[in-house]
Amino acid sequence: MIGSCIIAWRGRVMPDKYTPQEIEPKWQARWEADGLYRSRIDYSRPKHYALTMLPYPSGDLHIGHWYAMAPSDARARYMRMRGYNVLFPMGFDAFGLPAENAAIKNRTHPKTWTYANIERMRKQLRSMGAIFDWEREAISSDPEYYRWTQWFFLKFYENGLAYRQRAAVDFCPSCNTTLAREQVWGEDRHCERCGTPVIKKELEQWFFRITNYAEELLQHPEKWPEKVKVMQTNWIGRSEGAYVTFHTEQGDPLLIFTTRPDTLWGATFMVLAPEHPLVQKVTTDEQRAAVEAYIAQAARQSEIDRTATDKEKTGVFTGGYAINPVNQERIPIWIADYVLMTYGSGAIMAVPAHDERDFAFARKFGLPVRVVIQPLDSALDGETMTEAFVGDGVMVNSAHFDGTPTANREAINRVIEWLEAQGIGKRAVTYRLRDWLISRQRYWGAPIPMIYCPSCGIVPVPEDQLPVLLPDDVEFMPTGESPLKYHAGFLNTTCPKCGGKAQRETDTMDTFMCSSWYQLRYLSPHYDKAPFDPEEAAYWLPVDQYTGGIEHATMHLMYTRFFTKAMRDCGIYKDAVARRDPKLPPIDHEPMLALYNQGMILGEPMDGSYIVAFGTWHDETLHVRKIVVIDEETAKVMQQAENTANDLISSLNDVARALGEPVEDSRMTTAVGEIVKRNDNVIVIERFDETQVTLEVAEGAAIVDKAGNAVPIESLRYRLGVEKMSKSKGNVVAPDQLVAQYGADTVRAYLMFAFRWESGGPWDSQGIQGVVRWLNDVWSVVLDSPPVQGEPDEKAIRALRRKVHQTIQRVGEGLETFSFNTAVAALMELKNTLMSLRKTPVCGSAAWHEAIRTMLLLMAPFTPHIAEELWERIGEPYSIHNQSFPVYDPEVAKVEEITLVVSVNGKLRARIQAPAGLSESEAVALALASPDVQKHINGGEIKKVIYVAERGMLNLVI
RNA sequence: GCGGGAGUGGCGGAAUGGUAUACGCAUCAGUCUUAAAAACUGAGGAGGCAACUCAUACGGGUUCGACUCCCGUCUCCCGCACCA
Repeated sequence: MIGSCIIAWRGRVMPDKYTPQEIEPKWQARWEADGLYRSRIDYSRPKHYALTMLPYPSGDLHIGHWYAMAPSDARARYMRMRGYNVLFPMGFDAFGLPAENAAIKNRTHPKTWTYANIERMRKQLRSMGAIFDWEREAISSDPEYYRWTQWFFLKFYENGLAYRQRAAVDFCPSCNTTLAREQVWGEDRHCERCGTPVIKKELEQWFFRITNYAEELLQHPEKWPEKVKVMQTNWIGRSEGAYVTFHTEQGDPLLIFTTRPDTLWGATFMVLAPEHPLVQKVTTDEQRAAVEAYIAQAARQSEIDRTATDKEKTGVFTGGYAINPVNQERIPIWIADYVLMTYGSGAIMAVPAHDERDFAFARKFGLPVRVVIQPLDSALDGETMTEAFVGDGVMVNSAHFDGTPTANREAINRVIEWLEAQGIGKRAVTYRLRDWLISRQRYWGAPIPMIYCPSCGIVPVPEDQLPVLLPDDVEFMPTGESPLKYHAGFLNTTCPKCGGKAQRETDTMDTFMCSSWYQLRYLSPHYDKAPFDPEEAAYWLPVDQYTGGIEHATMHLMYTRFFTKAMRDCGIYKDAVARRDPKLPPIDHEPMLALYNQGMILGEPMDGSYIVAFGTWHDETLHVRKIVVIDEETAKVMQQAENTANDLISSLNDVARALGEPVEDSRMTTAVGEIVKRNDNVIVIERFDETQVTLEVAEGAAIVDKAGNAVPIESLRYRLGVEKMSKSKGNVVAPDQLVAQYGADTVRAYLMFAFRWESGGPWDSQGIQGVVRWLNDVWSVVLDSPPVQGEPDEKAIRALRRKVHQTIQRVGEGLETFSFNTAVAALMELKNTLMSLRKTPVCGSAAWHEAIRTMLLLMAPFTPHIAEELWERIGEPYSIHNQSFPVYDPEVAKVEEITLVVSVNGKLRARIQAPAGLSESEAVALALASPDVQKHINGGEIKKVIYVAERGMLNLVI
């Protein structure tokens, strides 16, 4: 046993070394056995529900998981020590595509794959030493979980929040499924999961009416990051304006939406989306061919890469005309793909003088531009203007509205009132937000609990028949097509209404549905009367602090807010609300009161391999027969040798030339440098002068290391910058390995210390040494600081206590504000102070012991194992994690001696040690006594004195 | 184009309008060692022998005093992108 390995050292007994590999599993087992972190309802204590976004069980715990969870755990632990009853649960978002893709690839069932991964990750998560309450673990692919996911679908259906509709939807050809609008990202409209550009498909799919909540979703909880609020607000895209009814010449009403009703008199043409239902009717025979061609091309274009084309406007005249209801003017109707069928009414009035898009269109097709808003400082002319005028001015050419100012929406409001009075238009608000498409054509998800009956139509599965179980005996097709479609046992059923033969819906639900309510399932993961136990919900909800990545801003974080509001309207919170003190914040408005987004850990930049290549030149490429992998130093030396050799050859050639001898063609046959790029057998190296050389490695070329052993070409590393971690780049950091090497406490602390949590950044494998040293020092300063003989002086004692209390304050503030890095820095400083006092009489005093005790308490949230171990070793009762967080005493923390900082005319001139609490005149007297200050005052008259007593800052103005 | 965020040593990063560069990494020097590593001690923004001067992306401003507040410019990152 290493613990007994105590050696004599300078006549004293030296304690054993810090071995996290031993103490960490020991304490984890003890905490587990004691149920130390079980969280139970306790109305005598305030509750704190801390939550971190649940992981997908992809296989192994990633350093990113640690980065997200360890600091959250530290904060949850801090809240616990502050006296809160803390719930910090963990679970798995276990449905989803990777499991199914793995099934296809490895011929393992998604269920087998998923649950094996969960088993492994659970173990890895436990090694973190977090306060997760595993009794509350929830796994979204368990039937006892997805039964309720399906139940929510039924409730939403009953309440008119779920509907089935045929629509042109986004489809990922690689994932072989439809996607919600939120899950299509970027300019090239790619799939959020796999990056493949999506295509449009006309399909019948299930949607949730998230748009019903557009307005409410704009009201964000206060303690959410501004960034997320802004992203969601943009995503929802509210615009105010009016619907106005135009008519076609044939008399059909033609509804448009505009945010600028004050420009109605400037409409010189109309534009319909190519898919608009009136297009066929207004198109004249002469124009029909052109219109058909354009529609066909637009449809094709939306399937190809729409954004690859520049923003040049395209469109076609239909031949038809519309009547503007405000002035009875007859204006042409065009179609163009810049008008989207999915926004507003799929038709616009075009006011080229005051809208950039309409302006571009009008100029391209020679349509008239009529100014109806004149700016106050200049006069616009529709013929000559070069861009649309969108600023404020006064209305002109607009009948009795002429002269109305547009500022402060006055013109808009007055025109809308008039439109409403005339019955031609109506004030309206539109949103960019679309309903949430939740159908997925894949197997590994919760089946949508719906039945299609030839005689009764769409029939919901009765509640008592839930869950609709996923069949286990399925064949996976290499195409990714859902096997549910071909599984007779699943597919064929009887209609719950008429008892006749019917078929099940074979689509499953978007996995974002599972994660929209998991914070509720954690409360009672095995409760079977409802999705959650109302007793638990009444106490624990809502989540007090949520943490996770920003990438979910417009997906998960919108969906779960929608879910909460929809659940409220379906009455699902009723029982819980009834049990709750109405004076407490509501539990059914917002799921998470506060949110914090941590950043991401990126890959560590790496040098490429240094090599020397031998070969012959063919044009600009060196054809290589042999490569030797060398180190950087050797490479430098070799490059110099190579340069010297080249110089020598060149000099010899000069001599040859001078003598009139024939010059040998000097072909370089070696190249030395760092690999910066590698693509199969083509390698680019960079020499030390930063010139690059392209090498082509011949078939069968020898690649050897310095010792002459053959190495595969794949082992040649290329230079890597700061990039996202990925297996293919070889820059992934494995937390398991780090924990084995350094211990969980060190990994936890390093992740908290090395980055600003909100920013993240590239991994630095060297930096962890700082934390290793810190914990070793702590170990030694706690266990190996024998009392020094002698009376400690009062001043030194006060100084130590002051440092301790300043540290309490800094660590507490750091944890409050997610500034984990500064909190750890403060703890390191306290350690440094203690180390420097080790050989002074302070060591061993009561203040010393108090300092040690306090330091361990402050460390407990960050490094729970070493804190517990040392706590025990200094004879304190188990467990440190049941202690209160130290309270900082401002009186003790107050400085008694200051450095009086004296500036003359704002420039720092002297630092003078002085007692705290100097009066202004004392401070000035002290300053004037200083030769440094005297020199700068130089006999001048002091015009003004600024003295900041609490900072010890004096500024003399002369 | 619109919106949001950020620019501080070689690097990660600290700084309620009041001592810029805490804490740590790396570096350099010294101690120990046959040697190296580890560990320990110390140095360190730049320029200058020094007194000092100049430094928080750049240019202005407010102030006794600005990394911090205001105005303008540049660069980088992120989100949205024909949304009428």
